[in-house]
Formats: sequence, C-alpha cells, structure tokens
Amino acid sequence: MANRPAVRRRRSAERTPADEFPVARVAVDVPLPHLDRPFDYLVPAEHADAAQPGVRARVRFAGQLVDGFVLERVGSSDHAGRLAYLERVTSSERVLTPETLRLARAVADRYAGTLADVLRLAVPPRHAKAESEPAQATSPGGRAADVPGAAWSDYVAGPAYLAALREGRAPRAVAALLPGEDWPARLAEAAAAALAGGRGAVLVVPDARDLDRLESAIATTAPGRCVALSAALGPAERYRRFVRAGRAARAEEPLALIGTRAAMFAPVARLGLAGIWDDGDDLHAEPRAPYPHAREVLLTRAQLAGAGALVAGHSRTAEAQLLLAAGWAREIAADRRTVRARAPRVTPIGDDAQLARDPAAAQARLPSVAWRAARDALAAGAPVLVQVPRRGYLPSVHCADCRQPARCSSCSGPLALAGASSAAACRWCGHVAVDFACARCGQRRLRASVVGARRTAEELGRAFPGTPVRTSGRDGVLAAVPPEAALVIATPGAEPLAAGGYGAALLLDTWALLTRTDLRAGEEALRRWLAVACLVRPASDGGHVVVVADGGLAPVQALLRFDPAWHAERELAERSSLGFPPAVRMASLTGAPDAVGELLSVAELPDGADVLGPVPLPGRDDGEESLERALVRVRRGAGPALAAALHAASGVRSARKARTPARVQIDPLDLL
DNA sequence: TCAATCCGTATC
DNA sequence: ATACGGATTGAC
Repeated sequence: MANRPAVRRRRSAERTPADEFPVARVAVDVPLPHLDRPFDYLVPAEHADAAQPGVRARVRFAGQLVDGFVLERVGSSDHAGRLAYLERVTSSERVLTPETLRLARAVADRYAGTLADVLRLAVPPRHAKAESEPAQATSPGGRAADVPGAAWSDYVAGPAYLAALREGRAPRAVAALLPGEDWPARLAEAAAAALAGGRGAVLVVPDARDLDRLESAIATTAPGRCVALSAALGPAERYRRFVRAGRAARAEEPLALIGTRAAMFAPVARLGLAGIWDDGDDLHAEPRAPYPHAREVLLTRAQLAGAGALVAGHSRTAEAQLLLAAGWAREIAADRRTVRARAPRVTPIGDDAQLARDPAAAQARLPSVAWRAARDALAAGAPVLVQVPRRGYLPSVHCADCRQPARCSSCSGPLALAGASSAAACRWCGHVAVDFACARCGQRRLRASVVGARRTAEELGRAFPGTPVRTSGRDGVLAAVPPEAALVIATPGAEPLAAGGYGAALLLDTWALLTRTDLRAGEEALRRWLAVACLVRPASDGGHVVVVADGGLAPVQALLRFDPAWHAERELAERSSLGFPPAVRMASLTGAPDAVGELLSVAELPDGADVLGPVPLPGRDDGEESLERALVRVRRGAGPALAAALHAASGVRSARKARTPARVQIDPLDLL
C-alpha cells in the first residue's frame, strides 16, 4: 500500500520542511564505494528537533529504505534535483560525535575504504532498551593510589611524559615496560594524568582479560571516571556504555575510555591521550573492511585531536620503531642496569642432543636443562610456566629426523597439515605430499611441528609426579594461579598471572614459530617469549627461562639480552632493505583474476608505484574459483595517494556493477 | 508521430 | 537494488 504512488504523493505533500536548517546531510549505509559521500535530505518539521547531527536516521535511497547518520544540518543544499525527506529518525541519541566522524573519514581514506564501512565498526548496533535505562559509570570507585605515577620514574623520560599529559601537552612515546611491571597500573596512571589535566583518554588492549586488569587498575587511579567497552559485554551492555560515553563527551566530561579494538573510535571529551598496549598482538588488526589496525587508528586519532600518544608493551614492533626513527615519538625505557636487575636468567638450548639424559625428562621430551630449571623452581615452591603453541596451529611440517622444513616436491612450497587428520599438502600449489623425501637428509618421515597443550600437559605431568598441572588456553583462560608449586601450561596470550612471579618458564616448540613463512615470524616469537619472561621472577630471585632454540637467532639473542629495541631496529632495517611495510606502504588486491586485473588497469596509481604480480594465491583445493593477489608498493609519502587511487578504482568498478569483488587491503599483516 | 521497451546511469 | 531518462524500435 505504501508503495502506491498516489499514497506516497499525498504523504509527502503533507510534510513541510523544518523552519531552521531544513537540510540534513546524511551518510547512507550502502557498501558501494562510488556512493561514499553525503546525500542531502529535507528534514520534516516534526523531526526538526530530533534530527540532530550524529543521530541515526532512515532514508529512502534509490528506492529503498536504508540506515544512515545525520552528519550535519545546513540551511540549503547544493543538490540540483529535488530532495527527499528523511523517512524517520531512528533514535534521538547522537551516537556519532564530530570527532569520531572526522576520525572515521580519515581511517576510510587511509585504508582505501568507505565511511559506511568504518562507521559500522565505530558505532555499535542500536539497542533500544539500553537507551532508556539509566547510565552509570562502569568502574567501581576505589581508593586512590598513594603516590600516583611514582613507578614511572623507573623509566628515562617517564615522569616527564606524565607531567606533559597533566599539563595539557601532546607527548608521544613508545614505551618498553620492564619485566614484572604492573603494566595496567602504569597505563592507568597515564590515563589519570590526562584526567588530572582536565582531559580524557582512550586506551586499547588486545583482549577481554587485559581489559579486566586495566579496568581494575583505573578503578584505583581514577575512581568512577572510566568506561570499559568490549564486544564480550553483549550488544545491550555494550551499547548502553557507548551511549554513556557519548553523553559524557557531549557534556564535555572527560573520561578514561578503555576497551578492545572497537573502543578506539568511541567518543571522549577533550582527548588528551590515545594509547595502545602490546601493539604487536594480531587481535589489534580488525578483520572487517577496511581492515584498520588499532595502532594506526589511535595514532591518527591522537594527531587529529592534538592529544598525546602512547604505544606501550614489553616488546616492540617495527611499526613502533619507525615512529621513533622518524622522530614522531620519543622512547620511554629503563636503563640497561634496571632491565638486567628485573629480568630472569635466560638459557637457550640449541639442539636436542642433550634431550633425555634424565629418564623423566626423556619421557616428557624435555631437554635436561629445561627439566632441571622446572624441577628447581618447583622445589622452591614456585609455579612453572610452559608456553605451547595454540592447538590447531599447524604452520608447517618438518622432516622427522633433521627437522628441515618439509618442501613440496613439485614447487618447493611449504607443506602443512590441512586438517586434523589429513595428509600433508603444499600451501602454495596444493600438491599432496605422498612422496615426501627430505631435501637435506633424504628421510621420508614427516613430523607435525606442534604438540597441543593437552598432550604437553599429560607428558609434563608424568615427568613431575605429584605436581598439580593447570592449563590455560582457548577453552578456559585462567586469570591467575596461586603462588605455589605447579605446572602451568598456557597458549600465547593466555598466560595466567602468578603473584610473586613464576620461578621458571619453558618455551617449547619454538622452531615451529620461527620457521613460519611469515614476515613477522621473528618479531612475533620474541613478543610471545617476552610476554612469558616478564611473568618470571628476576634472576636474583632464581627466575629462569629456558628457550629451546638456537641462541644465534636474532629473536633468541634479543630475549637473552632482554633488548626488544635492538630487535626492532634490526627488523625495521631488514624491512627497509626488502621494501616491506612499515618502511613502505603496501596494498594487497585480492580477488578473481579478472577483478584484480580490472582494478589494476583502472587505478591511476601514484608515480613510482611498484606492482608485484598478480600471482595465484595458494588455493584451498575445495573447488572454489582460484584467487589472485597483486601487491602495490609505494614510498610512505605516497600512501594517501595510493589509497585514494584504489578507492576511486573500486568506485569505478562498483559503478560499472562489477560482478566479482576485489578486496583492497592496506599494509596487510600477512604478506607472504 | 507516438508509445512501448531497452539500456545506461544515478541514487539527495 | 530501483527508478528514471534518453535512445531505440516498431506500428500506425
């Protein structure tokens, strides 16, 4: 009935435009790149008050009703044709603040994406009931810390950084925090410094467990002035807190806004600090278009808002190193003497010739040094942490005898186990390795590179009879373990805290990490090891980390010296010489061969752009149409032009109703 | 000469 | 996706 023209005409004839600012500029939620711009609509008089900038609205667009955000209200439109009316204002809640809009536009531009895609990440779905329920601060009140920020004086430039935050300046830093450091407390103090100066803060952590720790730390430094956001809250609570943050921002009330990556867009009044913890964690990479990375978004946000920036971790990424090398940020680090005093002893074991002199160690497939380190710590009544790779994490398959990575006999690509029980197959060409023979030693037996956490737990339990064994991993993460003798088997990122620190830690199956065909294999291995080592007591208290890896490898060296800065410098230098991000800006174009080809031919790439490929992607052999990937590389300064060119080219394709999609990803994490 | 139909293009 | 405008076609 509503679609009968006579009825519609009569309805719109009844409507009159609002007296003041009758035109609303609306960002419509359509996925087409060539429609990535605001469209003007008339505001009906009855919605004159509700249709404020930032509200969700429904509009008729190309004949159908779509969602959108009112971006602004203006007096008149440049549009030559007739304007349609806003169909309805979904909610009078102004969920999109001007600062978030500006940030979302900048992120869309940087990542060759559309504003609509970014807004879908930035503003959580509406939950009507949550709007009417009373909003409250989410962090419980606590008592303020005795001497807030005193621990920052362990770091050169630390106190000056906090002072600058308090004084309303915009200090930018890359911080390497000490082993054993109570990092949630340090981040909470930085947020409190911004609040003390009358400004807000946004801090992003990788996962919900880190968020819990940060939230309780902020309950101490800034009681009642914190909002924590994460998808784990569920849609209603998440939206309720988001609305509370938005209302506080509009009331010019600065808060500490903390959360997992989606919180990077959440509204905060008078931003003084944008920070990220552990920026190397791949949870910071958004898996939905346009695939923004939390570190880049937060740094952009700091820049746009004139706020301070903090990239903090126990380890350091090449990207963070580049911020230092470019002079964009300053380093915050402790001096070497302090680092040495806090760090555990680290022993590398290069090959497993010494595997198995002790029968108990042999049973657990443990090198004897590792076994003895664990035994000593347990004897002292301390827990022992064992880090094992995630289950289902099968990067590659190796020769069972010499451990040479197994290579495909037809194309030399890496072999992997496709499924739990299937045969090894090539990750490049899909060839099934029925005829494997090791290129180095000629042996024909393969070995899966990773043993799961449960089996490790069983084996270790047998090696240390009578010792409790606890596991922490994907199905069941332990926040903490008691400070008593126990074996704690954990996957990366799920390591429980132990009050007083672990007595020892074992890093097993490291060669699986290090031989990954991944640009970041070394950086990632070091990041995971340091995360473990930072939970272990100082060497002076007997703390001991045994890493089963060749001591000559760079990440192992960096662990021995406890020097992530050294490793990051090396890593950045290597990426520069190879022409990889972050030294250059890279775009990957993925899709069916014709889609990638068309995108490349339509795009007006900036001068000096270097096109690699397209080449076929190592396919899943499930009969789907094969995909191709091309890489486009430009110097960093041409990054915006590259993104603009690819966005425009995607727009041309979508305007032509291109059938097959082509995915554009800027600085993708997985390049190899 | 006009209406029905097709195709391309804009979408307010 | 849908709607509209201009071009095209076919019948009088």
